[in-house]
Amino acid sequence: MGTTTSAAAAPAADDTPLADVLVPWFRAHARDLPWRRPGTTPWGVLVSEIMLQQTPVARVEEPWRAWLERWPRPSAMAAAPAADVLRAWGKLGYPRRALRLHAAAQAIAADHDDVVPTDVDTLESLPGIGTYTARAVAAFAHGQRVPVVDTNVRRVVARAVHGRAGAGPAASRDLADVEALLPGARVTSAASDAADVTLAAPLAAPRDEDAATMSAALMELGATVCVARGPRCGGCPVVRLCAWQRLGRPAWDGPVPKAQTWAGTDRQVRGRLLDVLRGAPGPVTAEALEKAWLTDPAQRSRCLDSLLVDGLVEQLADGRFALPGEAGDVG
DNA sequence: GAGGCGTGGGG
DNA sequence: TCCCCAAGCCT
Repeated sequence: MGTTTSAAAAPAADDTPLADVLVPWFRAHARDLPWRRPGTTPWGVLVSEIMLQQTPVARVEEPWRAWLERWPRPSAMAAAPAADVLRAWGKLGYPRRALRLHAAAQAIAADHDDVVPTDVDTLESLPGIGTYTARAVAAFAHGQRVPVVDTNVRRVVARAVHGRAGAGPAASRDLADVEALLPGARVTSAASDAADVTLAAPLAAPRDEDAATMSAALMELGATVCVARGPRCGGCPVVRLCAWQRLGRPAWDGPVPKAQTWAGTDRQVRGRLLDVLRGAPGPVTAEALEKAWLTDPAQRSRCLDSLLVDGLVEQLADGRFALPGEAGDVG
């Protein structure tokens, strides 16, 4: 855990902290997303973060509104059958997220008085909430000063700070990188021995909220300006501070990630099978599912098994298949 | 740590 | 049409 003064860091053309530019830029240019509006509950923030995992913003907005209207509190969703949850999830993709959100809602209702936890570690212990989502909720819902690192933030930091064309694989170092960019670095209770931290602390510490805004700003910049393909550097508020820019925008030299496959994969088959279940008013026969994938019966069978294992599908005593909880407790 | 897991929009 | 994704998580 050395305090490496990165040799790769290019000399700064401007000493202005990124946050001093990015936070005002965000306040002026942030997209008006529903979960960012005043009055959004921590539960609403949590639901949005789960939905946004690997799903574009544009497809999340309407389902999110409907979701919060139908289940305004964790306990409301917790009481719903999983089948209702999966249908409400619709075609957002990765339906296991819906199941995990369901389980998280039940845990929050049962163990946390129906209140979304504020503590990062507690949040991370909930189903479907990992490193990113736990910190996003802590920062955006509760205003805590914690680094929030997603793929956008890693790309922005890789370029602006490290001068690389893109972010490599996620690394444990990422959190510390972003922590260093947050306004208001403070002496923590555990840092009483670190004199350099004291020296680095500004006289007037910004509020924790400013740190959360900085994280949101980093994400926004990565999502709208510093995008993966074709970054709009001409419209970038921090182009003057960008190490990648300063180095002449060197090309990516690391390993090229393997393209994700799709056609004919188990994922496609699972999606097709689940779509049949979602679209049906109740349990369906094995024959109905067979028709959903005629190309390869063995693959269809394997995928149906995996859906059963994942708890996304149930088989009834009469042999039919249904979304979990759909047939009621008695069957 | 690599691989698996949905979906529909855009270049 | 085909290819590439888009605010991760879990095993």
